[in-house]
Amino acid sequence: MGATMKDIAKRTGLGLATISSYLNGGNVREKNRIKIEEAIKELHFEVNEVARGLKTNRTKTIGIVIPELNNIFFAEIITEAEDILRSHGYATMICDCRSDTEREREAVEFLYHRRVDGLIVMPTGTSDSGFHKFIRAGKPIVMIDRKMKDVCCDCILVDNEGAAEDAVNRLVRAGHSRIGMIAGPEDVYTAKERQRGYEKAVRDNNAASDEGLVARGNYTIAGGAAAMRQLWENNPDMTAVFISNYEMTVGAMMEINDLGIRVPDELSVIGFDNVDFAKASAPRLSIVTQPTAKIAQEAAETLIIKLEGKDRTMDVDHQDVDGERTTVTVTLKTGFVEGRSVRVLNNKV
Amino acid sequence: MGATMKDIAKRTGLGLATISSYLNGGNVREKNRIKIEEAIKELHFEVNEVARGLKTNRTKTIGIVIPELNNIFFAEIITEAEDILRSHGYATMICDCRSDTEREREAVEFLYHRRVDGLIVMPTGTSDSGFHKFIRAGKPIVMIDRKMKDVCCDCILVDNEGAAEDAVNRLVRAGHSRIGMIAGPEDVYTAKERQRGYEKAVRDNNAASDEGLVARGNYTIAGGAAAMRQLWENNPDMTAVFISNYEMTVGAMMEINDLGIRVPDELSVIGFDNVDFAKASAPRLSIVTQPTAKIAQEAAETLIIKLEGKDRTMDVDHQDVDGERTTVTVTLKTGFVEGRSVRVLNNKV
DNA sequence: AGACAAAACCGAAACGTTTCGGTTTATAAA
DNA sequence: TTTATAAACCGAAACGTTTCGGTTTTGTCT
Repeated sequence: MGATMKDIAKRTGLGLATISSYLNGGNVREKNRIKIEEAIKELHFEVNEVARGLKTNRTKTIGIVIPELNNIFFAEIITEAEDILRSHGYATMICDCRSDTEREREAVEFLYHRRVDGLIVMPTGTSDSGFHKFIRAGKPIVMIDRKMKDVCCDCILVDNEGAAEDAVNRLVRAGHSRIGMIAGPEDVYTAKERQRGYEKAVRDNNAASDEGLVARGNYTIAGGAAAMRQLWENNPDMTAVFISNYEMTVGAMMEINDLGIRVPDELSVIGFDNVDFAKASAPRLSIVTQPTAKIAQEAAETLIIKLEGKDRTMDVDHQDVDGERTTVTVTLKTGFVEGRSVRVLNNKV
Repeated sequence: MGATMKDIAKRTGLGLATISSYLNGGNVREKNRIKIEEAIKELHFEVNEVARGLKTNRTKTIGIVIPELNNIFFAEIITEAEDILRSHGYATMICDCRSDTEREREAVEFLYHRRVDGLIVMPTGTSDSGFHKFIRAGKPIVMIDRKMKDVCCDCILVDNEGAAEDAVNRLVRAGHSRIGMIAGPEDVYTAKERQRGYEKAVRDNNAASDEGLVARGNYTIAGGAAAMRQLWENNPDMTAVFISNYEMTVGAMMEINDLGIRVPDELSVIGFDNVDFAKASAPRLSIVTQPTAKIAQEAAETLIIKLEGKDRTMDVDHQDVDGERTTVTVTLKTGFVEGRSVRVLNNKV
């Protein structure tokens, strides 16, 4: 069907190698360049990336493994990452593993078979899901939101603990001392970190540290709503609450409205993620924000540098010790968007 | 690095063709089967899908082009589609074109270069974004949410007009006659359909059909909030509102709370999509739901049948006229989840 | 014009599969 | 045991690129 390099070599009377050279940015005499370009246009030639991939052993494809695609936090990261990668000529294969460890393993295996050049992972499982295969093959991995000690790769983290701590500190500074938290699932890394941040802030400020002040949602809207209700019913003296992800924030806000709780008069609230929602909320919600675009950018670029840099190792002799993989861990700061959902109980601020 | 078929041929003393046969489910003598399997395990052989793709001219990869990844409706469809496709051995390349026609064109071009076997598209643009190339190459396309007359492909549609009409009819039956609508962007196909449904129902029921009763959001949270406020301020006698997508539903609900409007006492509301949100809402929202899983399933399976069926054309001689492409258009019914957000003003119901 | 270096060009071999015809081996019937 | 038939097996030639080593052309300086 489609024309091949051979066809345009024949058409132009030039050699195969010359066409290849032209296609890869090599030098070609002016008049030949014109001939080639004409032939390409006439025959509708398009380079076969599959054949190229076989020969060069690089598919220009990178795999992304995520826990949930229909979670706005992950979706935002992927949107951005895909954009950047594509602008560098990389295709993206996305695998949603539905927060299931076994599916994660399968996805990694699947992508390995497809010979992707590298991996961006937001790990669900706690153990190596076949990442070692990539490492062994010299294919770079970038992990987001979690570090695994036994996997040697770059990591893009967010200071979850600090973010939670900061949020609680703000509540304390505003004069609150009985502060509730809607926490995420126990087996999710970021959820644990955020809880740790809450606990640290509570401890450091000698605020109330009731068991009952922490309710566990499961990172879903319904979970957040249920947790909010539980918190409200069990803690009549609670004056503020920190909610540790977006979905639960939506749920909690719904429940707050349902219960007729006035924010911030009766209850101060700090939520998580999604500025759009916070702004559209009434009153405007104060929230912790994650730098999703920055995370994606950092991840994509780290990967690309590793990938393209490897070529340079062959051209110029590189200062790196051969085989030595130097990895980088970036921890990004979270942001805070001030709304009107926190009541100031004192005048310290 | 990795072992090839040649290696395991050598190791087992068998021929290349036999190994290939084994790998593709052909028959092999028992003792040879064992030898092969041992060799595969020992040498950690994994078939190179890229080479296979070159030879068979099928990449077992399908491209998905969507307007926005961080839109829960699209995200749900993709999650499901990716799942099904992967379970059939197909990888998925996703391109988010950010509702931009030009980017859509680029994405289609990009995927064509990557030699994907087929395409699932939720078109943004109104014109052919390079789909004809796929058609000409005999590669199937499935379109979601929109039909394009000049592109010959399968379509999975949702009865948007009927959904909107039904929603408004419900409001009418409950005794409402001044019914507002928060509509989507004028240049989005589904938005127009939903508006048409609203208008039809209004007309058929002799309900009020003020210009001012239709406010245009732009399918975003903030847009929905603004539209809600506008509607409320301009229509003091409006008793019900129909909101035509999820993001705007969230926005409108926020604004409703902000304005202190009591639902359903002062205003009846019917929203769109996302059952989770509707359930977590207070009061529980009545919403139109779209069968996202079904859409995805229909799209993925239609594509797979086209893809695998093509093989059969070569094996068995098929009844289809050669080159004749028979396409199918499926229109799926929407659902409705009853909440407590519609007030009954009469006793007809 | 002749000599020389640099730039441009070339064909063939490889990448790891599938597939085509043809050959060997096993199985069953005579 | 022979013979017929089917099932397994085999090597070589593709698929469309890149790359290697070597050859030709071009341009520059005497």
